[in-house]
Amino acid sequence: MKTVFMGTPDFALAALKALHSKHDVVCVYTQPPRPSGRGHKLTPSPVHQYALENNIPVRCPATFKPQEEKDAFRNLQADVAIVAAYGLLLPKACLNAFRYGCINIHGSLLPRWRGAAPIQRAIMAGDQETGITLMQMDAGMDTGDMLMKQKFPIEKKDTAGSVFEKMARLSGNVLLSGLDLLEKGELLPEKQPQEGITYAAKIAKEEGLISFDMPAAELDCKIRALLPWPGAWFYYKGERISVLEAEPVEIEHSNQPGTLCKEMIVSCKTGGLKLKILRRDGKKALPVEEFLRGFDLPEGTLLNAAI
RNA sequence: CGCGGGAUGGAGCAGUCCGGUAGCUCGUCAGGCUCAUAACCUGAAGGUCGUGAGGUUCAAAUCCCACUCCCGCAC
Repeated sequence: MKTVFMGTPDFALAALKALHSKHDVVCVYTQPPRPSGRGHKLTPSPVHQYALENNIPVRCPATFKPQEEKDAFRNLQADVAIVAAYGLLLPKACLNAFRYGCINIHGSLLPRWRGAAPIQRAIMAGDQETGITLMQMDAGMDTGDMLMKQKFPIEKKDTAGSVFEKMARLSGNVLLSGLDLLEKGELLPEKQPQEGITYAAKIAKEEGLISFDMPAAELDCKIRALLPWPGAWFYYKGERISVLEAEPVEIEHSNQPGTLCKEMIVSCKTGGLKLKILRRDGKKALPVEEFLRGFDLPEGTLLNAAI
């Protein structure tokens, strides 16, 4: 098929590669290069880089509001547009510009976790499973008819990063088989149920500052949901210490939440969190045993959110 | 020229401000104790302190200059 691809981060890249391997990608849309990395250099998105390397035309408009931008889109005369974590809202004129419209690859089992950060919110909420939903886009926020689903479990040790990877691996196949059925006219749109709708708010960086004043199991979910970005941290003596790995342990205690006990277990509101890998700013991530050799973090310390 | 941290025996760090025997917690090796041990005791090896036959100095890990490589923030 003649397709247009719209996406930005690594997550979208896997889908683009799959699409590019079987279909004609006439144009790639992505967010404009932004200053990033050390030195604040303008850096094209992963999708952008791939497109350049493969000689696919790239467009990165800041908005679709101008008529000429809508016209340019329509004039591509593709059969379908595939949208994956693109980062821009498409006007109605674009949504139905092509025969098969615009199809979104969404990182949750709709209608649960509509919105910006479905993977993270699913982990944070302690969901046992998640998945990919192929959806026919309409004007609403992830409200379109569902075309296909692929679910998989969220494991005990999964982080947002690892689930992203799993999803990326699956998304290519889901997309290709979906398009296959679409061409044969065998893809049946299904309305999203009215029950079970939740919204996945964007992750704010401030969420990374953790408090131990919550159940350990909940805190564990939260930390895994925040990795690798923005990360999870607490402060000790004015220094920020990030938790790269930890696991909840069932212990009885009557300590104040945040108290560091034996074996690097921090008392939470209920239960405890055993710290496994830590990193202080400017240093590399270290298993706690090594971390402690060069940094004094004595038992009994109160690890508070506040400096 | 966005901001900041860092480079010291195999690992993680201190020492750098206020130049003058290179130290800590481990690891390694040898020996001892022990029924035994990742425990304990004793001893040993191992470092041109990131690079520059740079600058200053009687003397530089430490002060000055240039460079390389890592990392965090910011997005």
